[in-house]
Amino acid sequence: MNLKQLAAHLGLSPTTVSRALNGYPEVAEATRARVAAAARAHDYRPNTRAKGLATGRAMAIGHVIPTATRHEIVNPVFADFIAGAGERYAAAGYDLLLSVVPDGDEAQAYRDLARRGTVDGVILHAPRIADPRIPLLLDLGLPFVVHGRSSEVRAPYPWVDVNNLRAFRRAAEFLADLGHRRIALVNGLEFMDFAHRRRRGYLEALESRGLPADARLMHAAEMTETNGHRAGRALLALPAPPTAILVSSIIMAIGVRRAAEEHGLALGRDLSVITHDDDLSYLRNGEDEVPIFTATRSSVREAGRIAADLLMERIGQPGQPPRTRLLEAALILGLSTGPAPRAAAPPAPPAGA
Amino acid sequence: MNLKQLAAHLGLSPTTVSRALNGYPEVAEATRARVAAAARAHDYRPNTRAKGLATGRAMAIGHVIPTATRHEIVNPVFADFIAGAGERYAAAGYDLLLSVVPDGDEAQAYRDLARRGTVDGVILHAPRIADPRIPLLLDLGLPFVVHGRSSEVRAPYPWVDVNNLRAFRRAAEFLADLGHRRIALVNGLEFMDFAHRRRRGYLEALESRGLPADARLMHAAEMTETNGHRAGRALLALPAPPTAILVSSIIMAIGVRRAAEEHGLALGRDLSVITHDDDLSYLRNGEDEVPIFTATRSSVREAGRIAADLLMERIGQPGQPPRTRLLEAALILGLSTGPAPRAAAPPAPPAGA
DNA sequence: GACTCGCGCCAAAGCGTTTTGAACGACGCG
DNA sequence: CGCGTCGTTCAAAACGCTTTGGCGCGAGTC
Repeated sequence: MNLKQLAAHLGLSPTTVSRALNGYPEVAEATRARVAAAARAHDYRPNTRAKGLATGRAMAIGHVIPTATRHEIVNPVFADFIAGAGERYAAAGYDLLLSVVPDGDEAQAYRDLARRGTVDGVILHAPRIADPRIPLLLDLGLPFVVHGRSSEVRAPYPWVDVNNLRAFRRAAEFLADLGHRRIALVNGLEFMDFAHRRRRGYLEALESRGLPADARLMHAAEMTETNGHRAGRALLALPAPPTAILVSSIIMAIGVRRAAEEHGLALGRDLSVITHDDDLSYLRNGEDEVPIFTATRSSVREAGRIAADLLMERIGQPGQPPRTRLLEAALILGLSTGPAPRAAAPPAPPAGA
Repeated sequence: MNLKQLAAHLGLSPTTVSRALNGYPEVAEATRARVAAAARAHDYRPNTRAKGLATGRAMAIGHVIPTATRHEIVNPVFADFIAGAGERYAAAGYDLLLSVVPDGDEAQAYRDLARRGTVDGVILHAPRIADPRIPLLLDLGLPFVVHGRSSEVRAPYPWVDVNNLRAFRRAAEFLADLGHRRIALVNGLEFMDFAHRRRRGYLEALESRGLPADARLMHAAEMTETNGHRAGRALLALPAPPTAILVSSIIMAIGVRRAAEEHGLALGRDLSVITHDDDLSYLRNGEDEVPIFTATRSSVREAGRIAADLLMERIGQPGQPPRTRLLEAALILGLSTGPAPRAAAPPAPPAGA
């Protein structure tokens, strides 16, 4: 059942039916009611493509998610971010278009979405330092919002990000204040902007507490359980192992915990761990109990909601100066941190290791 | 740059340009080359909506993913499944449309997609026993493929599923053969079809090995780490705790492991655990080492690829009898299983507990 | 040399909407 | 009573593409 048929059925012109359904004022209330009833009875919905062609709007938002072909990793936070964003899209009548592309083909994917007019805007995921996709999107004139930020990009652009630097600085300082002197960092890949900022926060904290930065205490890898385990194992096998570890994701932290257990270390007593916690729905850290991990927490689902709102606003009013939104992560206390152990302190060399 | 402009620029009619780009034979090779070059030079891509309107095909596949509003859970396997499917869509020129809807509004979402003509077909996720969405989709005439199956649905429909029953039966029998007499099940919610089948497999195994079914050894809940931990803790607190646990997801298994550690039990020695393993990219179980968990493994990403292929084939040739595909899970040996411990055997009552 | 045929191209219709511009009564006002 | 106004409706154009149904022209055939 299309508009013309519905109109014919009602003995009206397509124009009137269209206006009646779209809430235009110049249609009599009686007619509008009659049209609405008929539309409901026939379960009529305007054809997306025809409507889009006529209005020039796709009523769809694109998300391009890269799947690194080599490692085949799909970032688990996408699911929750997209759930948050999708919620808002649905409420506003937007569809969500997902483009799964191999790493590297992303520029092409954005160009394609823009030129084909498939979407009205996109969310840019997982920005890197000096991410070339940002100038590309600015150039294409396709409205977008970045989930995260990209250091070294000069032009202003809209983004939603967690204050990663401050979160990790606070976490590391907290550990230092508990007496930890050897604090390790198990980070995501550091060409990713968030990881870069977290490292800076970590380093700033070390400096502010007068602790030396030790390259052997810093690991960076894709944020899988396996990599968390590897890093944890390597750290604990050091001659002077850390007494505290700062971890970039809860999935990595689970790997670190596994390594600790293999070494017979109890979290919170023998080894302190603070992890970043994206508040993933299937991996809650302390739902109605004390959190297992002390963590810097920031809901990625909420970030999705905010990014979606920002983008739809931007689509509605282009030309406005780009808005940004910096979210603060909460530092929540769990069972995985405690004062630095005294007993196990290694024979302290006079001038620090 | 649209088709008309490109045609004008070339001094050709839109018809010829369209045919040249779409590979129709009735255009001279020289012309075709000239058109292709101009299209490339101007980075021309046909407008999706216009093309769709003209052809009657959306060139898009829908995935409706429910977000249970109460628990706000997003199943983590979606990400990997969609990565697999999306890969195939991209190769075939299809877009992927994601509908995030609150649990319960799904029927409406499907009806909407069908009526608006937004997609050419859909993948049905997370089917339940006697899932009403299947008759609905059959009724709507919208091509679809189910990821999983739905017991008690009579009509034939296309699906891709893992042989959950056999996988769990094999796993439970394997545990029994290791001497375990008290084998627990930590399952997903059992109105979900896959969980229902896994339970049946588990029960069949118990029966085949002459073991009693004990309701206290069976848990079912949403597959989160927290719920895995809860179930594990409850099981291990029993007067006659199980010596082996069969778990429905690796995330739950991580929770079970945490409970075991709290009880001072070593996996593979004091307690055996077998988990189902969807081979998630960020949660690999034994990438290049011996797997941590003994597991029934089946790649959900591969399932996504297969489902996508099946659906696109179905869209291309409707009316064909529905094809189905049953995948077998591998039983892979890891470090979490071993013979039933003898020492800790409880004082055996004469006639079995 | 007329006729057929096929190659290469084109004009125009059509896809299902929205939107522009106008028509048509009815009504109020001078 | 004539004119402008308002409220309601409509016909037709437009969106950017595909596709139908020719059309012209040169080559081949008799």
